[in-house]
Amino acid sequence: MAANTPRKTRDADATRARILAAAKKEFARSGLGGARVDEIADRAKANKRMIYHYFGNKEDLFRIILEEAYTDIRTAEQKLELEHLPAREALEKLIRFTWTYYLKNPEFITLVNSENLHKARHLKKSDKIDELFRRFVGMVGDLLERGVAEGVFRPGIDPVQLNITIAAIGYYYLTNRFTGSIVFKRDLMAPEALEERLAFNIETIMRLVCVTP
Amino acid sequence: MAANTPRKTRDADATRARILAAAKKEFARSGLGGARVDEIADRAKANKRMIYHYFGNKEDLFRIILEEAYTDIRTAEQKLELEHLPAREALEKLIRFTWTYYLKNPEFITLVNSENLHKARHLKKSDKIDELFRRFVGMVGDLLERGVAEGVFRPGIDPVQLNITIAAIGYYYLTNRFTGSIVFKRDLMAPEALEERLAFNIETIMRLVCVTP
DNA sequence: TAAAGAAGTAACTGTTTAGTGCGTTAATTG
DNA sequence: CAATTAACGCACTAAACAGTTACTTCTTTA
Repeated sequence: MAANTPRKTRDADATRARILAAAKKEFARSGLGGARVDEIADRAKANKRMIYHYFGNKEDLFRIILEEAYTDIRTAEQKLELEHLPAREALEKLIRFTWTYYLKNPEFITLVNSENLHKARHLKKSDKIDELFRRFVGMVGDLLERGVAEGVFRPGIDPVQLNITIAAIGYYYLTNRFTGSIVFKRDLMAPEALEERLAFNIETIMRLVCVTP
Repeated sequence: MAANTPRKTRDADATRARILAAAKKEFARSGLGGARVDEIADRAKANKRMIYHYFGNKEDLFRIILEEAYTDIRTAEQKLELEHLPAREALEKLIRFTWTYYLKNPEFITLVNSENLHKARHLKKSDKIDELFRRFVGMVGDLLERGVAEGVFRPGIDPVQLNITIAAIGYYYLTNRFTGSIVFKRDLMAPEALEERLAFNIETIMRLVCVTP
């Protein structure tokens, strides 16, 4: 079993990164309460002691994972550069992005769910989050204003309510995909079903925001 | 401490009921993984042994609680008698009901979240659920058809997609109220905020479904 | 190259947890 | 009212769990 990868015998950064990746998976899979530190150590191929050495304890580790998750989605959003598109196109791009992000990053949803089960007590301790979201709400607010100026959006729409709604119609569908597939007797995760839902969501938001549908 | 209530020393039904109520609270508060059987016994003022006697084990207890929760919301929905109202009024009534039910029964949301974290493995075992949801989807389907006949609704709307959307815009707001209140820097649970959200949700659905907003 | 410090490990501790064995007490019925 | 049945409770177990102690091994640098 001679490894051809020249893996270092000791590499703090790599070990930290492996622990973070493993913890994200485990927290997403089982929630904060159900996640097992031993399991994280195994997945990360690290000794459990290292987790406590680098991250203090289980709760702190969860907080760091959560901060990373929020930073990741908001960073990706910034890269959309919606300000360079006509308002309607920009809005549709945002809806598509939100949906696709949730779809490709199901851990994000589970982590947020878990944090809300715990009444956001980890997020309260975080100071990185403020700036992140100020910019995000600003972005959607600017987009709405621009749309009104272009004559394509209705005036008076609250950017926070719109944000919540765009997130909701994707997030709910995906987070409840298991019970949903049973009670509605269709595979909500089939490719055609996913396409259909995205189209429905775009229609929902466009009818809500635009002056002429 | 002479009790004036003539409480029976032995009452199987009452004990069962206390256990179910306590379990619902505990599962809602901490999820399936975080819930503690000892805690349920304490809250129910019952001996832990009774839980295993009446319900088998923790997972079976969870399944029963979940079935009860779904039965409760679907039963309440049937009582709305939407078929006796003009389509637009009926739709608005359904939106208001959904919102108010989630608001008054936050355990429902947490239980469903927990079940989805576990990939709906308890619901899969349940046979009570089928009939419950067939009637529900039928109800909304009939409502949509009637609205089209009345000339107030657009044709071709999928009742399942509409159902999901009505649920989503209320459910997401409420399940994520803790993180939401932090990142948006407003108290999402303030009475004015709740009213505002309900109004926004009604507008969202009406614009989606109606021919003339 | 020696010393210091950082990376890594195995085995352990004290506690919590779901689940039980077995006895006791109250209600029911022949 | 005796005997059976059902409700209830104490005290335990075996496993799982977060977190730690005490140690070894590798890397860096004065």
